[in-house]
Amino acid sequence: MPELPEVETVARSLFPHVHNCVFESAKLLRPSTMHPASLPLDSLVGQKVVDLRRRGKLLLFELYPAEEFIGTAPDGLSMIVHLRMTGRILTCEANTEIGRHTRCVWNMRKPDSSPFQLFFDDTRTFGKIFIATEKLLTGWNFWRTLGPEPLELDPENFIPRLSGKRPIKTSLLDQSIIAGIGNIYADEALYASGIDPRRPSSSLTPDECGVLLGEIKKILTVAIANKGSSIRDYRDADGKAGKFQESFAVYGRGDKPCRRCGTVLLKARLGGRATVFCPHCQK
DNA sequence: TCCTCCCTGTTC
DNA sequence: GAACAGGGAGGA
Repeated sequence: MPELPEVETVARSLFPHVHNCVFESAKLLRPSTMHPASLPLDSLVGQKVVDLRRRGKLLLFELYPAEEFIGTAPDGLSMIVHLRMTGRILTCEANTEIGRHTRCVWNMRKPDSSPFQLFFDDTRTFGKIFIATEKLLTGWNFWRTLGPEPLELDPENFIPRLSGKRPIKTSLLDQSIIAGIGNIYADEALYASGIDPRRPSSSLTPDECGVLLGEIKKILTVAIANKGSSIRDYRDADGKAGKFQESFAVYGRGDKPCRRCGTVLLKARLGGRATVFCPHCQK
């Protein structure tokens, strides 16, 4: 399930395929894939991809009208894609047959005029596409309240964000506190920090907050270097799996022995999510 | 602030 | 054939 490192990997691997390419047409196979506030899919026609980046777990295509559309097509559009659990963006040859889980197909033209397609495949249909003007984006509550990027965050700004009484694990999953962390990296970072995921966020000392932020950065950085974790469906834009999942210390290892001390790892449910931790190493 | 729902494939 | 996976919206 794509979290920050996986989305970063998708953005990096996809960008060379779409940079300066123009949307010619699009086909929506499942209407609920569009975010309710999105502009219609057709508004992409004539838009060129000038940049592709990640913000939290969101993929952000920055668009500008292609030369022949300047003055007629809107300026300042972006397309945000949230892959959620099972979303994938695949580059395909023109006229590729749609698959069972294809939700959207974009027909594109490269700078040399050759055609190709982008497929948005999403088995569990939780993924969303949001085509937005600047104004629509700022009106989107999730975007407006999205927390800071963990890799750009410093302890002085992290500590006050953990003032709530909720379990620390729940706070890490809250995208308005810190952006891009999901269930896997929350559990792994808490294990690496030796912090019990059930502890109230506000009970962490400033030192512990600093350790936690350091471990979050370390784990995300290593995961990005490993091109993410491939659990079940996740692949990058070239269809390649990541390999960070081979390094998991706790995620998916409930009832197994802790790699550090041998204690049986406990399972709990926090914020509605499966949580695994070591009762001996995490205090 | 917590719970339920959305959705489908995989595993038990 | 039920349990489970889970991010975020929306309601209690």
